[in-house]
Amino acid sequence: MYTNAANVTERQFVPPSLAISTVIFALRPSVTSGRPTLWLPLVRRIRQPYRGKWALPGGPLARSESLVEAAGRNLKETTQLEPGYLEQLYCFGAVDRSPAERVVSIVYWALVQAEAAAMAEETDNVRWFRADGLEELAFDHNEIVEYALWRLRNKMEYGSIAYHFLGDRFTLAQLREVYEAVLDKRLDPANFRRQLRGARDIEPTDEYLQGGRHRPPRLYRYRPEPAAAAGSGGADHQTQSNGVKHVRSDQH
Amino acid sequence: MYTNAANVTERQFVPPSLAISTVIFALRPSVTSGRPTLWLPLVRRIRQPYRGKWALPGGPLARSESLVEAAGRNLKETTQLEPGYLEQLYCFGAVDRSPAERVVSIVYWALVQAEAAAMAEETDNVRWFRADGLEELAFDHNEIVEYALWRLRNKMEYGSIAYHFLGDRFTLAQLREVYEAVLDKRLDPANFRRQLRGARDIEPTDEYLQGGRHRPPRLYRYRPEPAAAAGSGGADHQTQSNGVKHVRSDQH
DNA sequence: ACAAAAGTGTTTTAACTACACCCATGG
DNA sequence: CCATGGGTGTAGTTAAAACACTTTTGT
Repeated sequence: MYTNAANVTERQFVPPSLAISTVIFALRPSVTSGRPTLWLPLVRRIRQPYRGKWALPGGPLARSESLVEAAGRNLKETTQLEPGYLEQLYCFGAVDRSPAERVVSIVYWALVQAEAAAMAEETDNVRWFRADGLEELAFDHNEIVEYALWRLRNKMEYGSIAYHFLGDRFTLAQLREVYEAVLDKRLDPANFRRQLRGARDIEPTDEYLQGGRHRPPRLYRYRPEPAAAAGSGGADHQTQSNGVKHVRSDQH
Repeated sequence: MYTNAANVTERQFVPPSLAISTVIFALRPSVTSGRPTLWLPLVRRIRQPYRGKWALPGGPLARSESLVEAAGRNLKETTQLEPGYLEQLYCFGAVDRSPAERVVSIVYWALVQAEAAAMAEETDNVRWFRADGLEELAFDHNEIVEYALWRLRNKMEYGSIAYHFLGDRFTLAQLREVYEAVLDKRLDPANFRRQLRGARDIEPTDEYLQGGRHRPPRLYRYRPEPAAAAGSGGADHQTQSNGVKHVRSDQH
């Protein structure tokens, strides 16, 4: 297994260090069009390497916490928000992704509600950026964000995650705006409505959103869970999402 | 960030150790029906904890190798095979998944060809098991194998990975048997053929498989790549598969 | 010639798309 | 009453499922 004794010694005394980082997505109105767009918070590095550069929120793994708890802590320390949707993204471990020291990063991605994210005040070292067209970040974090964006769009197309950008009550137009913002394409309102009828994880309420300029739209809510048969496969693995595991309704 | 100094000290001196494990799938004929079924190799633990139990092949991460290289090494040391399809599965880091010491395991999953896997001789400490109905394994490895199975079936339904169970030339019936073995359901040969016509990553050759009992079926091959436009998104992340990245044709 | 698998065609069904149309509300 | 977004109906297209059918080989 080991080819020479020197390497064994080297490995035993200099193990790769482990870090947890989190890509946090929220929808905020675009400064230009006012339509919702994807944003994420970054933190400024205050020490070398990449001092002064923006980076994903992250830190070491506490001995007594699980990986997802560490990611939730990243989320809370950066945005003061409780984890809503939180899932493991990928583990990055290229040898040269950090200068000098070998660092293996386990990266999570999270979705938070727009209003809640708006309350999170920015400091000098924490700022929100539009997810597209990011400047050059520290380490391989540009690559990580790109991959998180791909996963988000991918999951949005057949998953049930769009709700986590919204509150517990929402109109279909709001939900459609979420899809349009993430997938970056317009959707037919009529067909969108029908598709969600079949989705089965959305439920109409008797309430209507008042105060709009036109006919008040009906409010919907995310159905807690259709009480799937216990032991039925198909659930995502270790996805913390308000304690509910999501089951794909259809995967082609 | 840290709540008390004692924890800081504890963490700094006892960091979680890092391990790479690999779930290796191959198709072998069932001893009863003769039809292909899913198998995977396990290694017997020769030290505590879980001494004598079967476990996934794995080991420490060498300082100079990437994560996928370490997984490829697992594969080669266990089966004497070169990595064909090899992809990161998940990172497992529950605090109590290993007694005494905290271990974070980055798990990969691999597919190897049936014939090649058949050549890999079994030793006293390496044996192949049917993937379904495994006995109790060391650590949380039963859970890991279950998750790997779920990912395999999931990916089989819309991905292009079935080929990696076969050689470079194969008949449609062989490919259909792969699908049937993994998904555990029968497929219509006629419709199966048409679906793969649209898949676009399969290519008929001018060769036919001789020596069968009936009409010789045409041989097909996996198309290296339809020369996708550079920079087009949608590829899987860091999937080593004969150097080819796979693009989902459709994800619902 | 016959069995059995290779391969093709056809009908049915379901889902998505596009778009015309009606409804309800604020101004 | 009119502009606007909420919400429904409907025809056209596409893809998959089910299954009858023809073709080609070894025995």
